[in-house]
Amino acid sequence: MASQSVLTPQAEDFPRWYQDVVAKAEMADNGPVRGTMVIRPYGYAIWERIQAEIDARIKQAGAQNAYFPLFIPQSYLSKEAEHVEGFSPELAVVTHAGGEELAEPIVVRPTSETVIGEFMAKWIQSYRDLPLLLNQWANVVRWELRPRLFLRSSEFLWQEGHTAHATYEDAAAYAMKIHLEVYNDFLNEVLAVPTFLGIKPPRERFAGAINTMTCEGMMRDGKALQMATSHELGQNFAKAFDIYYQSEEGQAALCHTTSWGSSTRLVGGLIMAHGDDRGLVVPPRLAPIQVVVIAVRDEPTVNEACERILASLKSAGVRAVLDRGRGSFGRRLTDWEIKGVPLRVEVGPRDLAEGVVTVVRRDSAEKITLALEAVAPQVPALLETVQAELLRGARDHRDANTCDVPSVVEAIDVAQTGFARLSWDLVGDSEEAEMNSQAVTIRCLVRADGSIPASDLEEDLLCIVAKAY
RNA sequence: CGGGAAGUAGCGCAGCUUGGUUAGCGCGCCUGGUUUGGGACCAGGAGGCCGCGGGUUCGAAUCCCGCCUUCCCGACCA
Repeated sequence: MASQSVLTPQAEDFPRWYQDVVAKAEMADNGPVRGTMVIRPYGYAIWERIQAEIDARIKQAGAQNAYFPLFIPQSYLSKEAEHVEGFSPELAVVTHAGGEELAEPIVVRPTSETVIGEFMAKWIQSYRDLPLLLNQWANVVRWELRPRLFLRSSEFLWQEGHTAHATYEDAAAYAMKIHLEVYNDFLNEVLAVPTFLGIKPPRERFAGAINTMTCEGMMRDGKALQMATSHELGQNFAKAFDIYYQSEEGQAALCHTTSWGSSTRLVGGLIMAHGDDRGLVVPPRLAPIQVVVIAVRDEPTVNEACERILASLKSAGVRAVLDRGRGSFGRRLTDWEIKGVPLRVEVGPRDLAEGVVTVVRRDSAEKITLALEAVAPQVPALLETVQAELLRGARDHRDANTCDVPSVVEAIDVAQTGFARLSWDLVGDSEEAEMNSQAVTIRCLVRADGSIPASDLEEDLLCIVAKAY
């Protein structure tokens, strides 16, 4: 009856562990076409929680949701030179439809700057129409050569925001606002993943952008994951799509646009940032199921007690479910652990005889005995404690594996297991090539005080380098 | 897309080297019973175009060729 591990241990083979978690926690399956993903109900429930939290923050920032078509005329992509060059290798193109070859091929959207630009041009007439703040939740297609569930799939789900502003300053400020108040706030407060915020070096910029900001998180194996990005597009798309407005003075002027996105990749980030050898660990504020009430045995008195506890938790605003005592106890515990449910409340005859239950934390395995009446009043605070400790744990892990180094050679060494931070001045083309040959990449540029640079031309910048997903 | 490994029941695998009746095992699943405080046990049962296509052969899971898919390592990306 000794429990043997049901997952490949992280230390033995991290990628294998990841796949085991995705499969055993019933999050996703591979689709029939290479690179496609079937998101199962539990994985989708997590995504819906991510969506809800991000969507609320986007609306708080003033943007409105809309929907643009999946199909984009190929000619649109070509209007912005860097954009088409950046995306053409990964485009899926429809050449036949309605039983005939199409006169103009149709691209399946890899992102929607172009179509949205076209309509922004139509909708924006006056400075009074600015800023125009749009967002859409959609699927996009980028043909991937090496797919991985949630992290890199040929079709994925995301939100893409697109805005148009009268001035460069407004646009830059809004992109920054989204980056801090939507993405970084969500990542820290909900996903419990501390980030490095910075800008991408010129080579890594979004195709067509003048500046790209990123949120880089550290996974438990020390590798980096880009968890969200915001782009200043300058007037590149405004020029390509004629997005003009008439100013107060009656002059025609070009808009400045931004775009920003976060995707189902965040689910992969969640798995790798908090998971352990027992499976997923979901932060309480994110968890679709925060508490599982487990009946040790399937008998009337136990079940009645469970029902009462469940009802009291729900009325306290806790997302809770009931696991009736069918099947072996140990097996059920293991299943809930793999799914990463933050707290479980174990209810059995021995507990009930004493008027108590046993509450167990997923993150620390700590067991707490609570009086029956104390469960609903105390669980919300306990969930917040777990949330805070997950963030603290992730921050400790990140800090312990982030090192300031004086040279590229040492940066490559440090990047085998974590992040290295060094002067950006030390990294020329040949140094970057040397790092890249070891799979180490520049994740972002930051100021010495950790804030986000306005441009890569600022002096005394630092760069954070790491292996990345 | 390049280099490597692998596809046999839902999952994990054996069988292939040296072709030969009905293709096995563990877990899971179904039925019945006993169980239930950390992956329970007994008995019975269901489930396979052996990845796909072609070739060699009297005969192919097994040998040969092509393709597809998955995993690992690179280049590309959210």
